[in-house]
Amino acid sequence: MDEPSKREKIWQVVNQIPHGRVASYGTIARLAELPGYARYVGHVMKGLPAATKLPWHRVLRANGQIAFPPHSEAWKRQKELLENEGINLLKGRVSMRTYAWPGD
DNA sequence: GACATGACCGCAC
DNA sequence: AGTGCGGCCATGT
Repeated sequence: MDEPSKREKIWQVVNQIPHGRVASYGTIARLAELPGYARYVGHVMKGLPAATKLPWHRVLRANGQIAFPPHSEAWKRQKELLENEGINLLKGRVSMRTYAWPGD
C-alpha cells in the first residue's frame, strides 16, 4: 500500500538532511526504516509539488550523481540549488565521501 | 494478473 | 573503472 506513514517517514528524513550535505535514495529509505524502498523514495520525490519546502535537491544517487538525465532542465535546477549551498560538483558528480549524510 | 517503467542499489564480471 | 544483471517497491497499461 501507499500508506501515508511511508511517505511521511520519507518526507521527514529528507527534511532532516542538514544544509550543505546530501544523502542517497537508499540511505533515505534506510533511515526511514524502509530498507529496499530506494526506488519508492524516487517515486515519492516525483510526486512532490513544484514549490515544496523539502530539500529534495539534497537527494542523489548512491554514486553521487544527480538522478535526472544530464543537462536536462531539472538536472540544471538541482545542480544550481546544490552549488547554492556550497556543494562542489565535479563533472556533474558530488563527492559522497565529503558531503554524504549521515557521516561525521 | 502479466508486463513494462521509474528521480534506485549492490555485487559480480 | 565501466557494464551487466538481478533485486527492490509501487504504478500504470
